[in-house]
Amino acid sequence: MLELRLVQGSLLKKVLESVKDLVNDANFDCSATGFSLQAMDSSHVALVALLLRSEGFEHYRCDRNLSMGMNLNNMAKMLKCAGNDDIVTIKADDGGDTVTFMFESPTQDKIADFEMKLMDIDSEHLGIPEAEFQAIVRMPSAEFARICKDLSSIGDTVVISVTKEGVKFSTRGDIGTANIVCRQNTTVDKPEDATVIEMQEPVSLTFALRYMNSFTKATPLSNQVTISLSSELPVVVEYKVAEMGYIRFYLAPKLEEDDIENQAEARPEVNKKPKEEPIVDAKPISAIKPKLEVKAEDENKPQIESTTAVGSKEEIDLMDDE
Amino acid sequence: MLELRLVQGSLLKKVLESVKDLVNDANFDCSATGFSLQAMDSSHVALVALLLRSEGFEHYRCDRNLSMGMNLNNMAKMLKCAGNDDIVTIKADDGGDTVTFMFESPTQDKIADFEMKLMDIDSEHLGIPEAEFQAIVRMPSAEFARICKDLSSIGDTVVISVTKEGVKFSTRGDIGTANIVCRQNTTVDKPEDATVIEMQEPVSLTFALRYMNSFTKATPLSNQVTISLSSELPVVVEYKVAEMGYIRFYLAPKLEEDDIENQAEARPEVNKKPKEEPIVDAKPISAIKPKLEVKAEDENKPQIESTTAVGSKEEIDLMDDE
DNA sequence: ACTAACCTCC
DNA sequence: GGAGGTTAGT
Repeated sequence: MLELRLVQGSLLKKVLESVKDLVNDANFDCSATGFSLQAMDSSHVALVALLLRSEGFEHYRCDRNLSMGMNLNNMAKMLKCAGNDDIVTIKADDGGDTVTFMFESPTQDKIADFEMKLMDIDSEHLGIPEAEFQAIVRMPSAEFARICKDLSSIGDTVVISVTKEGVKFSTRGDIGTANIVCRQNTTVDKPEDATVIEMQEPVSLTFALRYMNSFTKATPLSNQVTISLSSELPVVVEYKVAEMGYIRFYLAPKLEEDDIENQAEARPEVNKKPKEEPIVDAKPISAIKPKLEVKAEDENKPQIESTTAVGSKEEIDLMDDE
Repeated sequence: MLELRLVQGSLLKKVLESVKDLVNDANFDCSATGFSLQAMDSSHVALVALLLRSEGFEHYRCDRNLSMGMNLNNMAKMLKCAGNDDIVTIKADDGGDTVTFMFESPTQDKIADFEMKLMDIDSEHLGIPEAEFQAIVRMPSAEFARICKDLSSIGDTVVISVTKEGVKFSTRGDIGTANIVCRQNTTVDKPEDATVIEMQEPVSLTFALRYMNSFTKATPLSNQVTISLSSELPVVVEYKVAEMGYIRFYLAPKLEEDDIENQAEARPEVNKKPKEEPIVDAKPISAIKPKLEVKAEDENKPQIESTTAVGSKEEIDLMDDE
């Protein structure tokens, strides 16, 4: 038996709006820790990790760990039927093959329930490294979204370069080039307008703007976004979900042209563009995971027991960090 | 060396949004007088003339007159990347084949630079007559836009008739007819709501709504629009650009059906529609230009020295009038 | 040619 | 705040 009551139902609506374009089907994992999801995008290039901690729910009952496969588009359709002020309750029976979403209007005048069939989904639970980053940029999420949108009208990829002075977003396309520099700025009226750069070492990485623009669909969730960068590692674009957790997007950097040229393969084309780097194929996240084993605090936390895929020790990292 | 700093960058954004649908490629002419553009639309039926006077810029440096050929769509794409409050600087080197747009956020936290390749464009600089008009209508630009949009759902052409009582916009289509009369009205709370009619002589002219609707893309630039009419002359639809100049659209009237019937050519078709009157082909503006030579005040103003086309005396009229 | 985002009107 | 239209992008 599962029953999760979320007073701020709009959070779940926003979460789904931000994920449904990237991922078609995914398993929601439910344990005493919280309600979480981890999935690769359909082209296996990007990865999404969501965590909504149990403490964020008004009522959280999860008798037995459950992994519920859902079509996110359909789930989003149902959640769209909830008012923004509605209280949302997610219900499922342990044995059942359906999930029920209940929407209560704030005045209790309207109560709706939507039942959705669950699906069997092969979960590709990956261990996600809790890495040290060379640079972490925190900036207003709307500004980041605007930059990604603007640059994608000029080019397909963005080079994100962090130095002490600030973070630079650059692109190049047929019609010209573009560079946008954001300086660190902590002396702002509202803290959500701050741009903070924590840099251990300068770093410069290239990413596909198409995915960045998908990630920024999560902008309504938080005023701030955190971009964590390290050479060779996937970038982490994180939006906090108020009082509850986070949604994180991972994207492997494209190889710089230099790197491609250094590769042994004979490639006859000249002026070849940097190629997409699928996270799983070229640089599986598990392969670049630092030698970080289960932390002590994990011991007394329940593990995910997936109904469709058995979780390994590694998989727990996703839920227990932070 | 060219460096034009425009504090209200949104003006340039709006200017490009209003021109890019009409004209694909055009030369921007830069002289001590200001930053200007004159171009025919792609089908050579309408003409756009833009002037942003140097005094309107916070900083205006133009060592040598320059004519810069730009793809207006690409330029618009780049300007879209500027925030509405951004300060826009246009930079170009005298010999160079690129132009750079710099956008500074009001707080200086974000600085963007966009570089764009220039093009070689055959400029068809036409002399534009400084005509006397039989009627000049000044009215709220939004109202004019609304009328053109509404009428174009009924018919393809609009007959604009000015009498002492007011201005009438009429159309006729398969589904019926429409007449919209706006009376002169100067007793309004806000001056921008006024409708003012200066009429020497009643006039009635027919225009293609398709172009009128293109012109009204400039509506965001000004609360008021001025429509200047004379028989046989192209209409001038003018929007002032605050503190800086204007954007003017010229469109030759269609021949009335009567006129067509009076023409010698044997045309077998019955119910023939009024034909498009290209400004250059049927009624070249130079041909209908009143015998108005260069005015005295022109003498001490610098002339445009185009790098791709040498300007004639006539061409200067565009920039020096008003 | 279709879809999605934006903007305006109701 | 919702709906519809328009426009831009795929």
